[in-house]
Amino acid sequence: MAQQLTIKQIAQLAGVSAGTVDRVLHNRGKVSPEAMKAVRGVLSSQNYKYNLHTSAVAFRKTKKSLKLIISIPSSEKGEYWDLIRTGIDEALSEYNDFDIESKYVFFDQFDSASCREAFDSIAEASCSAVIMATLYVPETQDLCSRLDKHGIPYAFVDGSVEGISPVACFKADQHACGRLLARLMDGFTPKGKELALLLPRRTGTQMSNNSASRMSAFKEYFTERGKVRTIHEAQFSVSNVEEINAEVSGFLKNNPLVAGIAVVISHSYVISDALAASGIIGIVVGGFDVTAGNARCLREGTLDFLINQHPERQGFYAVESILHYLMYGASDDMLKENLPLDIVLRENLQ
Amino acid sequence: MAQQLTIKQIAQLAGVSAGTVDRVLHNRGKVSPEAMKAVRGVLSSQNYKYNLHTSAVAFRKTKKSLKLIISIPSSEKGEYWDLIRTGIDEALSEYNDFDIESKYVFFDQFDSASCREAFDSIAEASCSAVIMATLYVPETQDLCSRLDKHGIPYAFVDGSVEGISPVACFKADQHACGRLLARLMDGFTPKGKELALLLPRRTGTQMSNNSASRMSAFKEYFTERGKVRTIHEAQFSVSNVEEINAEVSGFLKNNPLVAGIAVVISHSYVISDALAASGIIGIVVGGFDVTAGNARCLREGTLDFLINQHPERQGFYAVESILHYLMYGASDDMLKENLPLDIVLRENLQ
DNA sequence: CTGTTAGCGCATTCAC
DNA sequence: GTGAATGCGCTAACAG
Repeated sequence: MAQQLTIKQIAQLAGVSAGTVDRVLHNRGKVSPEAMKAVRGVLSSQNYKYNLHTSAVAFRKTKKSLKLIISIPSSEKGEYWDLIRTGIDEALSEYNDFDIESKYVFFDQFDSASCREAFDSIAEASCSAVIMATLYVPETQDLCSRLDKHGIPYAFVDGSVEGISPVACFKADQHACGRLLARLMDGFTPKGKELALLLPRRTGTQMSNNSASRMSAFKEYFTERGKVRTIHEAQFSVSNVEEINAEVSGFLKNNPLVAGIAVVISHSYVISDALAASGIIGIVVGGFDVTAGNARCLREGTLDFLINQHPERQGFYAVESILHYLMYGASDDMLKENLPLDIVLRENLQ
Repeated sequence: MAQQLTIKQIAQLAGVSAGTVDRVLHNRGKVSPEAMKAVRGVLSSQNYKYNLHTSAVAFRKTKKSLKLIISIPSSEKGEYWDLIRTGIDEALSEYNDFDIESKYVFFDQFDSASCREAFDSIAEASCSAVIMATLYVPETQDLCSRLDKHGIPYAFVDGSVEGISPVACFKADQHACGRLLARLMDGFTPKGKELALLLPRRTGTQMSNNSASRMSAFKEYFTERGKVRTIHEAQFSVSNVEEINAEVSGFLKNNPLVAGIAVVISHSYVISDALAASGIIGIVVGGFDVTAGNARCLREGTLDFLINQHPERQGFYAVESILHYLMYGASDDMLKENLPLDIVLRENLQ
């Protein structure tokens, strides 16, 4: 372990003062070409790594409190967006020595008008940075361009939008999600049986980007293998229990060869509960994310597997990256990342 | 986000000086009962959280370089113990602002004498802390009691030993490992087929703790379900390729109903390669950890699934915890932990 | 036993 | 354009 150099030592080696080195490091201007060259030279030859801890301490002196606005869908406790929120709050608490003022602006994930309203209010507010969900593409595009005008940086969680470059973006690879779902369904159900691919029925709005990607990847998996499976696509209500029960049991009555149900969103527990309510057993059910409801069904044995997109980490990293950006400017590495996917069964839950 | 209090502010509220607050916080003695009570009172009412960043900065002043000795099995690049090592090195580099001097003492994982020799040399060396593997129980017990005598703290990776309380211990729950292996094998192979449970043939030494736990948990899973599967236990060589190929193909010839092979150590790629060499396909193979060889077989499709024990994290957390202990003394939370298990298929590799 | 003080590495004035 | 000086919150050594 090579001993770390300090700014002061770099300065000495370059024949300048610490202040100048700092100016070079953070390119905050006004450095003569010669000084610049000298410092750069030492820097590259000595692989300097500055000390984040100290830096954070020194920053406190300036007492500039950061204002962070977070706009994501509201959510019941333990549901998907609440997990993202949990991760955000954890990061906020871990970095509480930079005093950060945070404000949530929630919207209804099934209502684009509510999203637009939320985003409009943000565009007017004054803040240091924004973290947002990208469920609605035009709304996101609009907000981002307005933030760009004000020079306010923003980060995405759970998704991205073609053509926009946020400072940070943490999400799961939706194509990989769909293929993994297909692989697990294929492995856990007997050959020759059929599969169902379920998505929620939405009111008014178009299908979410994420669901669409997962579905096409799911089907692609089997197409590549010569369509060895019959896939039934169906929609279901996420809210009305009576309706769900009827839909699910009706569907299985009409399609008796179905041995597995893949749910493309995080509400798979709804299906598990419907099956249990109708006394149907032996159907493999799989879905996404370790929400409270899904974890319960996994434990109860009515749900077979989950694909974890790590919503908490998405939230955590988004905050971390935005902070990093605000303090130290752009850094090339790992500000945009597809998080790894985990498979969760009853046996490795927690 | 409540604004953070500083030690100085706490001191003011308690009517004492910052130095006294520091003494209370780290109970480094010599504080009058009254002062103690006053500070404790303020502390609990104001939920003070001291600033780790600043603390780290201040520590540098003392220039006491920490000496860390790490004793684990040597390992080829990309193998299990090398992954643990990777995690250790990452932590060492992340915490390089505390200047830490580290030294590895490797031993042969298949030779207890080599372990004893390594541990003996450590017991004589002077250092601040030790991180070690617990493969050999008597050797570990011996070393720990000698370290205890010198007051040198130590941490375990990959396992634990009954009756010893290290400062930190990061490992996977071996019982859960075995059950998960069983669950996956059961799910991925057709009902009615048989399974094989393979362990490495060791020379001289007893079976490792971890392997034994996994095997019994594996069998327990099926026993609970009324022995719905026939399980064949078998040993295999890990080094001699000719021998392995003969063993594996011979075994399958004698047991034609076997549809899945579960390997209880991280060398499952050896089995996959043997199957491929013999042109045998259609057998489900599962094992442990994303080593270089296993990852290759997963990609090639000759290995079906892996259970990831997160060796890198084990190493990382061990270093982190030991450092935390050395700087701030014992802390109750999360110094001993069973890491979560992940399931890795070709579709979610990396 | 306790308060005071110096200094960790860095960011940021403020003179020159 | 640049260097010197100040202080962030905290630790540790020292004087009382």
